[in-house]
Amino acid sequence: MELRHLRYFVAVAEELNFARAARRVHIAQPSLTKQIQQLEHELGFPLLYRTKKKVELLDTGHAFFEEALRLLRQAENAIQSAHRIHTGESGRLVIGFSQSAAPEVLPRILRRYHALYPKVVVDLLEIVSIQSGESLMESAVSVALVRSPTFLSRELFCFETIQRERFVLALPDSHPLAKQKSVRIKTLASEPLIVPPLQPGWGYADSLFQIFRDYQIVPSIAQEALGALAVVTLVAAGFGIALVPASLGHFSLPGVIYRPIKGPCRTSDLTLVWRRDSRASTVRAFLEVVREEYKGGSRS
Amino acid sequence: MELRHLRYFVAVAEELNFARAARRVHIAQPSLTKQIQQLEHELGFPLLYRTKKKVELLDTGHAFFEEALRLLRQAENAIQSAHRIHTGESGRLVIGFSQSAAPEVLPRILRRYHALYPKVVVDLLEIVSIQSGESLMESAVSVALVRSPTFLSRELFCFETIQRERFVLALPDSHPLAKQKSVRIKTLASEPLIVPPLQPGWGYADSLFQIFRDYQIVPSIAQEALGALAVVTLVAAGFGIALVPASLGHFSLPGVIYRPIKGPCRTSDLTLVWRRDSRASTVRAFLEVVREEYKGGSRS
DNA sequence: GACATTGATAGCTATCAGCTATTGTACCGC
DNA sequence: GCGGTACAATAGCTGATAGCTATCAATGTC
Repeated sequence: MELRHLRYFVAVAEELNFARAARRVHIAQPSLTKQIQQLEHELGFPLLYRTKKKVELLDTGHAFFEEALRLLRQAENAIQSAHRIHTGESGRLVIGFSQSAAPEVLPRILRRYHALYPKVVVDLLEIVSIQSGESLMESAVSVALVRSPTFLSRELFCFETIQRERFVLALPDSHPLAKQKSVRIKTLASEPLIVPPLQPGWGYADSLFQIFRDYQIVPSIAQEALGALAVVTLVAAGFGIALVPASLGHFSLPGVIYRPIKGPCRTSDLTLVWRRDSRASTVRAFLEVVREEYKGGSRS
Repeated sequence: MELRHLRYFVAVAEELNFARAARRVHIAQPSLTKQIQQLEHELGFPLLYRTKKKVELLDTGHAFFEEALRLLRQAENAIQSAHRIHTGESGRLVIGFSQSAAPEVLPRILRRYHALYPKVVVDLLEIVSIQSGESLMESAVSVALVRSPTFLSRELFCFETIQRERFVLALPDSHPLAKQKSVRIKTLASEPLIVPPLQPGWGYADSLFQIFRDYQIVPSIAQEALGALAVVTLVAAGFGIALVPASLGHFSLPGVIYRPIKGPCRTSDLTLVWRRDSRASTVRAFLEVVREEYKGGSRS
């Protein structure tokens, strides 16, 4: 049995007339007759009751007709749904991200993406460390938004910087430096700093420690905090001050103010990462969206 | 696209190896390659990612694989369910009946039928008059159990008597005749009788009035009652006595006793009726069941 | 009774599903 | 590096069959 038989049978069942049905499916009447006979023969029981002059459906025919219709609709459906996945219109997209991308960048991109591809199920997965990041990136995560992911192999992954961000100083509003409009890096040498855990090649801490090296400062670390949010929270609690990517300034915690850096300073780069072998259309479509939103990122 | 393509694709998707998949669907590997290419070409997008050495499913392939499996299962299903209907195993059966068949015959038959064909939905439809009976028999009802349905055309319907039943006398236990073990018809000449509405060629009243004609008695009709149940109920209420088919004796109402008829007397025949053009397998199966239950009915 | 309309049959043809043989790559063991 | 093996794709052939035209046989219709 082939879909052809179902298509033909549906036509006959609806027209109850071989000649008209044949015209409808664009074949000659005898061909149709033969195909229906063949179908009935294969099933082993008749579907139609024919007299000269008229055709009617048997009980079996009625039942089979309903089923055939459903089947044909579903076949159409199968093609359509696969097609939507091909165009990236629907499917599943798992986005890995580090907290520092969460407040500003992610919502912006997701809003745009969801508007274009409302049928894609988006899962967000926070990446907190190199250890988890490495394994996640190799399996679960289809695309990630992270900072300085240099620990990832350039063989397996593609990278695209989408935003170069200046650092800003987060400090309690009661702090003496809060009076200055902008602050020099050198000034920070003696200040108690709050930093995320230092893991070379991962997160904005990577850029942070390069800055201190550039200025030949040995920072005095007051506290390590897991995640960008925790860093800012500790600043609010008065444990010290912190250098964070500018976009984190969107977290306006009470008692915390942000000050720009005076003088030259490395940026923290937000990077889009995806597996080089990824052929998922949702990923392709997501990349397009991000590029559109952040025109002029640099690929590598 | 044909079911063939789906069958082949499922094999490839499960084996992830053309040669093995080809063996599984009993064709040569190049044929399979060609069919899959053809499928992808028709869809307009690829389903598989092939390297020399290995094959894997794309996102589209995953989705299409699921759909294809469902489709194939459903195709199988469609055949099976039509087949069940063909064998009479499932489907719908509308049984028309007159009340006098209800107490004894119907339950017996239905019990047996339902045991054999549990998947058939049985609808019971009471037929109360010639007017409704005629229209119902021509459309809604697939088979009927009635008495003396001589109003129905012998052109359109088939008849089969399944049970010849003697009449019995239903009378209040306080009635003088209740003292006799059996009663002569002649005795009834002066008694107030309760009868169903007399419609020639319909129901046991038809036989009833032939009996009176045979004995040349003009009965004194106390009351007409719609339906056999109502007749017996009126007897219990003391409105008179009634001649009813023996099987109605199964209604043992308080205050009503049944007495056999002494002497020769016509029977009331329970008749199975179905449309001559009926090709429904549920009907065929039902007829078989009835014949098995009441061996030796006479066909016409 | 001529004519139109129905589905089935007969016989031809062209398409294409499936075949065998072969090619072109990748990977493996030595 | 070099035969050996495993894989998918290609080339070219063949047979089955989907679909064709012409026709038949039966049944209405005017």
